Amino acid sequence: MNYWLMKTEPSTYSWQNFLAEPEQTTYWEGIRNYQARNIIRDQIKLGDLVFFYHSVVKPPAIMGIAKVVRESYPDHYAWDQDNPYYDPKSTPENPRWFMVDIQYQAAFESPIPLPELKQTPGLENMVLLKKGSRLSVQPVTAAEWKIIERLRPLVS
DNA sequence: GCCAACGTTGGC
DNA sequence: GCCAACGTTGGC
Repeated sequence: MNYWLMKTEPSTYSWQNFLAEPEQTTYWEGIRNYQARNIIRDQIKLGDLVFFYHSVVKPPAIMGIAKVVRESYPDHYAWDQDNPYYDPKSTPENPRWFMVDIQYQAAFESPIPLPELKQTPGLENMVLLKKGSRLSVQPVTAAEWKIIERLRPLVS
């Protein structure tokens, strides 16, 4: 099993939105970056775990944990002219963008803010903390995952 | 609001 | 294939 971190701007789609979904499950549409696309398409597998991260807000923070419940399939929003994620270069015959489905797994008792992650020993090489890193779907090592998970009690 | 870092586009 | 210009991300 592998571990990931996915960023979202809560003004667009928040942890609270996620919890309110039917069966607390959502598709992760709108990835329009090739590096992130390759991870979504090729690497994320059923049962993998994901940190759900709020970006742009103050402070940015990891909110909780989700589980991958469906592996990659074409992001059909790319085919919808009226959708902000529309991309004419993606077609049903030759899809360019992909998404996965994730389901709520557990919440941290309180969000883990970015400054705390920066101060936590063992996370120095985390992709999230690398200068200039803006990958919105990124790998987390098993060691990093374990360290972060121990920072807070989980509630489910 | 600023701006550094990064990604993409398009002319050549 | 190069690279300047432009657009976006995202922390501060």
